[in-house]
Amino acid sequence: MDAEAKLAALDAVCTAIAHPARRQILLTVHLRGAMTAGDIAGRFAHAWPTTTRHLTVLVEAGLLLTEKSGRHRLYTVDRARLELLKEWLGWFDPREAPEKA
Amino acid sequence: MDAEAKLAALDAVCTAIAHPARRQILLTVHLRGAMTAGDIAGRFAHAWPTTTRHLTVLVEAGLLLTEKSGRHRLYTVDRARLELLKEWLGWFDPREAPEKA
DNA sequence: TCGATATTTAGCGTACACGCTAAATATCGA
DNA sequence: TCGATATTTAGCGTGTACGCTAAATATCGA
Repeated sequence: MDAEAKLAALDAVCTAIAHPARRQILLTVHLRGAMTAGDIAGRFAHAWPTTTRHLTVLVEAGLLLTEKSGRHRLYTVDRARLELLKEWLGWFDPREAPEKA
Repeated sequence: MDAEAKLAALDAVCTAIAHPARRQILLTVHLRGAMTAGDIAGRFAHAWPTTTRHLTVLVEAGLLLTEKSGRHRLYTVDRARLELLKEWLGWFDPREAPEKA
């Protein structure tokens, strides 16, 4: 991933976690392992289509991986993508810079 | 800071860093030490008032500290506030949870 | 095949983020 | 005091994020 792609990816990640519902979804899916879209939607106050859209944003940011399994769709968290954010935060650590972010 | 305040603070931080210009401002101010509003505005493509508004968002999120000094206004980064984000990210680390986030 | 289940797509309204320019405010130097 | 400098506030237009309901799509079980 070149620098430009990395920047774009970071931007997508930051946008994705900017919404409280999406942060909650991400954390819930992470803690419970894998969840179907229905499980996720059922746990949140929003209407299903609203949650679907949040899921789409998370997938497009690469934070959620999706796997279709029959009538269900399984979502899992891709922690690697969160590393981009950690790396960015690394720039603010005292006398220490991330490898090549 | 109780849990509710912490959540609100995290939300403000996430919203603040969701915009590329604000991420850039934050990093620039951090790397250069303290900067005046004019220095910051002069370095970015946006019109002054636009940058002023971004600065306001960052200050309200607690990410920037401001100190008025005569005609100038000095901005510095409050790294402590970024810890909120690190703490949240900590929830995604394998078999390890942040102290009490 | 047919109805039920799981999920998305379509489409709409509202609120707000973010860009701008113009005008206002505050402080300093002469 | 007065003009110059530094910064914000006011106000406007546009685009888009996000909530909703209704309808469409896809897959399974009987």
